[in-house]
Amino acid sequence: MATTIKDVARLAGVGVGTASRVLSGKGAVAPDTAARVQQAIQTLGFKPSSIGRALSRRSLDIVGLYLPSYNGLFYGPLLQAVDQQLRAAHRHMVLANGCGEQSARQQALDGLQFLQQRECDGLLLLTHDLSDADLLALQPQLPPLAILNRVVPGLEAFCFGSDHEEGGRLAARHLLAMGHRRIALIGGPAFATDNTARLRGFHAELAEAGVKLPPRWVQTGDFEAAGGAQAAQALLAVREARGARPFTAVFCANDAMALGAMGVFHRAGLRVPDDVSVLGYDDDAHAPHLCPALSTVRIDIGAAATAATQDLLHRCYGLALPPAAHDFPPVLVPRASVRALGPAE
Amino acid sequence: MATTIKDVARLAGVGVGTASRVLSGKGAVAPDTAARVQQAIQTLGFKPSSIGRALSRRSLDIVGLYLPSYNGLFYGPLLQAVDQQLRAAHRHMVLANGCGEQSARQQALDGLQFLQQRECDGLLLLTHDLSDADLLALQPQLPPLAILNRVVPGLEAFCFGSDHEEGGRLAARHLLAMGHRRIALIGGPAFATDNTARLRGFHAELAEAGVKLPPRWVQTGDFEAAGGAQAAQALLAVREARGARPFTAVFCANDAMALGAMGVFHRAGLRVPDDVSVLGYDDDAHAPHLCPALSTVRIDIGAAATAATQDLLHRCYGLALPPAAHDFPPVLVPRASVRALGPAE
DNA sequence: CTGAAAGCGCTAACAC
DNA sequence: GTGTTAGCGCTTTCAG
Repeated sequence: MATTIKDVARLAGVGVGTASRVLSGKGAVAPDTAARVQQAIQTLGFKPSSIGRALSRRSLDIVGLYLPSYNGLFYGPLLQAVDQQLRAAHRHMVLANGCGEQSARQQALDGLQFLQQRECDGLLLLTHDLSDADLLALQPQLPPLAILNRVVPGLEAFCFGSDHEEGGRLAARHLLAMGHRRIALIGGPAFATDNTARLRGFHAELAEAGVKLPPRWVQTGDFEAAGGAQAAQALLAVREARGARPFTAVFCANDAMALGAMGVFHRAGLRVPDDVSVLGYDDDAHAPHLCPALSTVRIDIGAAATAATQDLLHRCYGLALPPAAHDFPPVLVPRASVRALGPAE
Repeated sequence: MATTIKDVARLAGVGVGTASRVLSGKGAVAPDTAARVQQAIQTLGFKPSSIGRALSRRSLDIVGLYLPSYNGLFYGPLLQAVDQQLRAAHRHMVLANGCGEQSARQQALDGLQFLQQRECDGLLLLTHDLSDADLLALQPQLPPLAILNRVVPGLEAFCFGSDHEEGGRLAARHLLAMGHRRIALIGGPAFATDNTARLRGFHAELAEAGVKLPPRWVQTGDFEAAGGAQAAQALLAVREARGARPFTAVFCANDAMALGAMGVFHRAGLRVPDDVSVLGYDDDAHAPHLCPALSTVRIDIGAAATAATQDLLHRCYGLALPPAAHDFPPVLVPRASVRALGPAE
């Protein structure tokens, strides 16, 4: 049996209350009494049990983080930010992701429930497999919530992320500004609200400029390199099948898919950006290092995660943190993968 | 106040003991009594408190995972594997990584201590900032441990990963087989034992073939794309500064650095593999999609993590899992970034 | 098969 | 300032 606070109290010749007081540092204790207790703690090698503490304080000081997956470069900065904030506040992160055989929605529900069973004081949630209605229904029975990378109507106060519609517009504007009119698109999963917002903005901006994407130039990927490659393959097929003038640029709904697409273009003998321009989204850690360096729209998910975590810390524990921003505007990062078209092209 | 097992017992008209028995499913309970209790649970919406349970069973059913960082594509499959195994066993993962201002070693120590305070039943540990001696000293005072991606002498039974020395040999053999003799190297951090093992094997195999790397062709990176790019830049400088025949290949100690290196080669006008061959290590998710597709040495970190987790589950909870393998041999994956040299080259 | 009761390790309220 | 005590929600004896 591990040593308990009772052992400490006994050895120090004080009551458990006093021992507890010196442990937590609150409540006045006479200096030499405190010293005796510290001494006892030392010699016994006593470590307070977080379970015992949790039971009487009714909090484990942990917050849950739900992520749909761990694939790609997107989640690294997010985990980093959350971990850092939590550690600084002496809180811990327990993690769950979607797994199992059922539908994505069911997985997300299961993951949340799993986290909830763990007595998390708060929940950080990044998912697109739950509808706005799901979230609205769930929220009252969940601990304090922070939602990342999407805006749920009615839950705006708990949402942290970027305006992806604006991000999509930025992308379109850049392509337009570089002279592109015949544009292909590799979108992300249809259910992902950040993706749909992105595409909505992209299409809207294009439409305002009088540009429309023919359906055969629109493909859907899975936000991963392999999916991007597959979509690019499909694009290549229609590009070659037709006599019509081919697209000059493709917008990919994230950088991983752009990387995959650039790979297949390369292997098909198409040069980027000479033959096709490629525009990505996210500005992940690899983007500046690709061949060519990837033009993209930067999303600062780390900053959003930091803000979300701080806000959650504030709501869960009353920690006095500076009020957090909710919106982290996307910014266009032009690099080498989108080229300016000549007037004749 | 949330509803407790007492409420359930009262409503069902039974004792708390009985209610507890139907909750846990062990201990015989008359069918109709059980039904009454279930009924009460339903109507009350009762969720057992994991803290209460933890206190009396002295286990929170969580295992800790320490990671040095979340950067890159390496940790995704690992997190995925651990999460999946744990969830299947109804256990949870609490996560910590190195953070703070102090030395990497201190960060790792802090992270471990943080995890330990959380009453983890077991610890999964991936770090190169702690020496073998550190680990040997720590192990007795830590909960059951599984060490990933390195072999600590004396702790072999708890280590899961790949033989990186063999991986390094594989890399060298491939380059040699493709006719390369003038070879450059971008190594990982000197303190990373997996890196040093890799380089040891690489150098040994080369030496056996009578090939030596001139020091100016050896650079050190940080396992990230940016570091690889920087190292490649340095390589380029010496390559161009000398009249001597340049290296024909460079081995990068991981794929992220290979990606960074390929980027700078590309921008310097060097074609891969026509002008320089590049060989990576890890076989991360992006490797097959790079331009050109990256030849590399595959490390199945996911499999190692799965084995480590299962073994830990077994040791912590006596769960009867199939005995886990400890060694996951690296395999060479030739793709397009290393070309065969002609006899004259 | 079931109820009562004794903890598990800690905090907090309350006397002294 | 300090000791005592009463829980926190659950599991687990131990009688019955």
